[in-house]
Amino acid sequence: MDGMNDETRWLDDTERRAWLSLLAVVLVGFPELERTFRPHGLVHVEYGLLAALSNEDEGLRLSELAAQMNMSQSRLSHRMRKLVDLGYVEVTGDACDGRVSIARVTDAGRRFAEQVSPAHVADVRRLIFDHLDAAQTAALADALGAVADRLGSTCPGAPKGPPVPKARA
Amino acid sequence: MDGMNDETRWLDDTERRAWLSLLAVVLVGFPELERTFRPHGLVHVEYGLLAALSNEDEGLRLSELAAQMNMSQSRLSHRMRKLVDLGYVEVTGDACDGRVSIARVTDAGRRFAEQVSPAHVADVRRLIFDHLDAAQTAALADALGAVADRLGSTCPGAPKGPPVPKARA
DNA sequence: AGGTAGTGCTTGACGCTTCAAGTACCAAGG
DNA sequence: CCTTGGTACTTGAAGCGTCAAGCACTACCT
Repeated sequence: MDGMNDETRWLDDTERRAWLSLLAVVLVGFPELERTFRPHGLVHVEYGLLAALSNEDEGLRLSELAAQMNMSQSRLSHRMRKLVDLGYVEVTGDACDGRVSIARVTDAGRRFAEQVSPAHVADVRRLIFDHLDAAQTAALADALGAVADRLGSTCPGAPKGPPVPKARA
Repeated sequence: MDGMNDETRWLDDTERRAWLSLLAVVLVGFPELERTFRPHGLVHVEYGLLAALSNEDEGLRLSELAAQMNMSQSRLSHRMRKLVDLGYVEVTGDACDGRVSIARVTDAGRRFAEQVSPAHVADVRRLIFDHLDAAQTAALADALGAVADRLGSTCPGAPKGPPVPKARA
């Protein structure tokens, strides 16, 4: 059982440092981001939805929204129910195709997103960019961008556009 | 409401690309990592616990384990209950201090961790490092390491040690 | 001793994500 | 028409993480 595959290429020191640091940033940093939204009764991904919809005055098909946000449709559906109940978004059926629904942000939703975005950007800076100089930031964008671009198989609707074109922060 | 604070420093293009890419990697990549463990009835963080304990033949205080893994004690407690029920770890009270508990990995737990670790490393490579050259990997380790080191206030028990000294992958 | 504070860990409730089904609708072929 | 298949979305159950309390034990103070 031990010798089933000795050809495994373990991580070298640099890779291990990168991986463990990523885990640490995610495990510690992301929960901290949530703390900014919790007092308002929302979670980070819901803010992301409001921000994405704020850039789409025509509204957005739910499936397209899910693709943009890298969410499953099920997950999106659960979050949308809450955002609709809160009055932050409206969903209307499409006239042409009875299956599709179009989501639009309401004024209240747009107002909310604009209200909390400064605090959110400040959090992201405090968490990440305050600790990096310009060269490190550029290198981080380069490396993570390369990785993110290769995940692309999750975005079937937009094979040629930039991977994550919208969103304020 | 809009002019409450116009001094907000928004993210520039590079920072936004870094941030959105990080979100994409986490939102898409991490759930994919989980899929390797799910068939075995475990989640990634539980594998991490087994890996961490596998390096500590003397056993480890639960609070120290929690600090090493960047987990809350509550979260650790919930995961440990499951790992104990599965027979992968044992927890014994400490003789000197009746409050502390010492966790040790069992033979079954060690065997399990060794059995799945090749697949896990392969996942991490497929997700991250296969898309990066040596320079990008080094830059990623440098940038994320800088960020992770600054989160340190979460590790009160080890102010001078390396931030994440152990763990196989 | 006895009381008070503090540490180490556990528990229960609640919200979120996932997975597997399920509903509603469109589109082709008989 | 009406079935078959596929698309867009929703629902319910199960598991995980978080928060706020709670329990057990230790340490200090008088």
